[in-house]
Amino acid sequence: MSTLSDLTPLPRKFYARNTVEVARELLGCLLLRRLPDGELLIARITETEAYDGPDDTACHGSRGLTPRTRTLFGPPGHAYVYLVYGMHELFNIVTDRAGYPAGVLIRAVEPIQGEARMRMLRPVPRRNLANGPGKLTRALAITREHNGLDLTTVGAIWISAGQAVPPWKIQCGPRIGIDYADEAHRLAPWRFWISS
DNA sequence: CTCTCGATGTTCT
DNA sequence: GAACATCGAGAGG
Repeated sequence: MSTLSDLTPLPRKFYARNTVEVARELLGCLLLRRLPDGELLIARITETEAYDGPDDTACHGSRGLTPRTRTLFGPPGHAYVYLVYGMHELFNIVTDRAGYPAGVLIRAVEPIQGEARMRMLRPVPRRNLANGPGKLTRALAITREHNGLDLTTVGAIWISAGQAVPPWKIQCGPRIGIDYADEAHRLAPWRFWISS
């Protein structure tokens, strides 16, 4: 049958473990977005990055609990959305356990359903529609209003399992845009993507 | 294709 | 006041 047959949210248990593991397994999963007018947008996750706790100098949580990072310190399975560079909203999923700041940044998705609407929200050619962390939030109308949202229940945003990705199609490498981090964390291969 | 650079506003020092 | 988990335009190859 259709790959869209099961749109059930992934359970909290899925997120409540090591964030690197979760980042890898989120590849191929579906990101679902129910717009205020009822339209359902569906996108397949194709690139992720793991941020792992207080000792990871690339992780926002490494500088302590602040108003911005409050949700990152909270229980897993919630959305952590924040603004960077004064104009881009970035969508993350909180992982591991409460009190331990860890999460997965969703860096790229590809449209599965509702592409026409996505291209109204972000009018560019398909190949550039959602292939970046600031692009996909625009195409899916995800904003800081969604910060803290529980992703394990059906609502404005949730994640479902999608179709498994063969291990040989999964690549990994250093994370992007974290030159400020210590060398070990700059080089850690915690970025994952599906090879095309 | 590559590289460089400016935009923009929130957060933390 | 500096830095920032980015993007797109413009110049050059």
